[in-house]
Amino acid sequence: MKIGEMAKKTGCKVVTIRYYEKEGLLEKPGRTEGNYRLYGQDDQERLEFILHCRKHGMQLAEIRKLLAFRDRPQRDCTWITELIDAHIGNVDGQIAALQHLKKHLEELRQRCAGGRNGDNCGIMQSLDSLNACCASCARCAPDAGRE
Amino acid sequence: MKIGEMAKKTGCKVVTIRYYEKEGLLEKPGRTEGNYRLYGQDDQERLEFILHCRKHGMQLAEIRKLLAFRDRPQRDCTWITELIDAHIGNVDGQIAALQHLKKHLEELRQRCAGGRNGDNCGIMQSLDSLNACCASCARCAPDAGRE
DNA sequence: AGTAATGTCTATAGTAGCTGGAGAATCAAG
DNA sequence: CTTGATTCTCCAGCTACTATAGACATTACT
Repeated sequence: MKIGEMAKKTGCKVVTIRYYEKEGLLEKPGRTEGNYRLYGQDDQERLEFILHCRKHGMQLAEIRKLLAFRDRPQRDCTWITELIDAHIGNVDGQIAALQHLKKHLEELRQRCAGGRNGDNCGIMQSLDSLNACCASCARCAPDAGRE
Repeated sequence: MKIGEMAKKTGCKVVTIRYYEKEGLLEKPGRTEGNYRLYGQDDQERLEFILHCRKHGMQLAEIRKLLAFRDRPQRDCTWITELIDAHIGNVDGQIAALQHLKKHLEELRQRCAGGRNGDNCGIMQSLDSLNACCASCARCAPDAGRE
């Protein structure tokens, strides 16, 4: 199949397929007489593997490792478990950071009930001083005592 | 003060300060005879405003708008509330996506109890087929029926 | 057979928000 | 006077793509 067909089958954009090839995640495929890329079932499966990993938020570097393993599986695959665990920890951290951020944003939001004048907009004042919000928050301002 | 001192006071890296200047968020400061940047209290406060906004996950483009307003406050600041609201919605979406991702990762993690052989590593198999995990999940594979 | 529309090719540059390095100049301390 | 720290400018790189331009190939329709 040509690149467009594989793109349609996998839901991946044509440019992204070419990008993955350039990055060495996909092998250089054969070509038609007219220099069009020609893919087979294997290529499609490899691409789907990549897309599944991406769906799980993995980085291309991680996927590269997994692909190498996939190409030549070895006895020990505990590192994969570790990789996934590290990845989960990563995601956990991101969630925590975002939830914390949301709390601050909601506090900030409270400071403006809407329709205020610009001169004494509570939001702007908060962003200026940050004292009501972050100064007292160890996570945001571990060095708050200095200010 | 010179750039290094302001960096230390604000916890912002020197290169980042120069970057903000290049991006027009900070004004071009005066210079010493030896061409070193010289900052005052105003500059520090402006930088802190920027850093506070960044801490709230705002993009530089948004901060640019807020800075323009800060420079010349107008009657109506309802758009700021809207901006914050949109921002909160954004953060909410990110959290939801990450929590969903985490669920999948944990399912994936279950497939390998550790110490398995590479040939039949459950994680790799899942990433290959994705059938146990995502195919049945409307959020991940809205087109799952096609496969 | 001609033509128009679509698909594909390569190459390059841009996105966000910085980070890092090279090589030169300046400055403070001993 | 020398050493080391700081600063300067400029340019390249990071992630994972996306967008654009200009040319060639293929397909569909008349």
